[in-house]
Amino acid sequence: MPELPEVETTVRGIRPALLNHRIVDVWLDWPQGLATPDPEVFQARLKGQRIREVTRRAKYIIVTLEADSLLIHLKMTGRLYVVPDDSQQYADQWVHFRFQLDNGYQLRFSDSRKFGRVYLVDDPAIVTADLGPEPLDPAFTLEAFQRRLARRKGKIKPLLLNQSFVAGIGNIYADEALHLAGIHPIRSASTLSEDEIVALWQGIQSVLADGIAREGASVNWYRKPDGTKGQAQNGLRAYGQTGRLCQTCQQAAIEKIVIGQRGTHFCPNCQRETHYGR
DNA sequence: CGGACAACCTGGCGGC
DNA sequence: TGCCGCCAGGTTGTCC
Repeated sequence: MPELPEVETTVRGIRPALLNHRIVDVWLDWPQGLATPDPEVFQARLKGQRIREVTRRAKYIIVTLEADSLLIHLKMTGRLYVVPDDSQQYADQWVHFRFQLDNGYQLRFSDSRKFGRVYLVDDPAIVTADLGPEPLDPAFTLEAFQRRLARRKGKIKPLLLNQSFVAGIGNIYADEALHLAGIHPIRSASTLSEDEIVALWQGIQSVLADGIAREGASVNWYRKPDGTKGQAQNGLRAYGQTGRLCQTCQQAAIEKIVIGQRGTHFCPNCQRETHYGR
């Protein structure tokens, strides 16, 4: 479930310990998690490189080195920890990568389901080329959102999960954004009114910003780099709230359906299937 | 382009 | 208590 807010929180958490330090050693026991290059090349190229910057693009963590970029995608159950190199804390059996730094700290990548992926490339665009706009970037204007939406005919929920449409939204924040905007997740993108598009554009930015402010949603697996939970799960109004009274209208219980093979939560009163305009 | 579905994995949980 | 089988969801790839 790491989505944009969880990945952003992770970046902020690991950045201070990493910045301007060198990677002096690399250990891994899950070569399949390494998308590119081969482990031997990976280790050889990483050793000695100084970390210039730690940033995020969509759900990718980008560690910019002197000559290369290290990209990490947490997928479903990935966690990054920064701990003293001899720490037994957060040395669980799911740690598959360890990056030893020159300051006595270790960056550990733990991933119980092994869906996560690590890339070492000379240009991060090799990995991020097909991603859509960053929803919290100033360039993500209402006009830009309207323009992208205009060409789409599919259901709005799967569209929000499409990373080439808008980058960084996952199942939790898609449900939250649609709930905030009062839009039924099964609605076709082409039927949204002007007002609904504005509400959705604002809703996306609002739920993501709130998620970051609360340091991510630890619905189950997600943890911050210090091992503690985020708090965004406490502010969710739709995701995981099945059967609970809607906090927005206090008129109906949140329902769960499946759209595009994804569990989808919504309020049948706030989010009407035949709610065109308002 | 869109929709359906399988694949990648394994912990957690409901049901019996 | 123990076992079985399903569910969870980010992303890619395949097929229609």
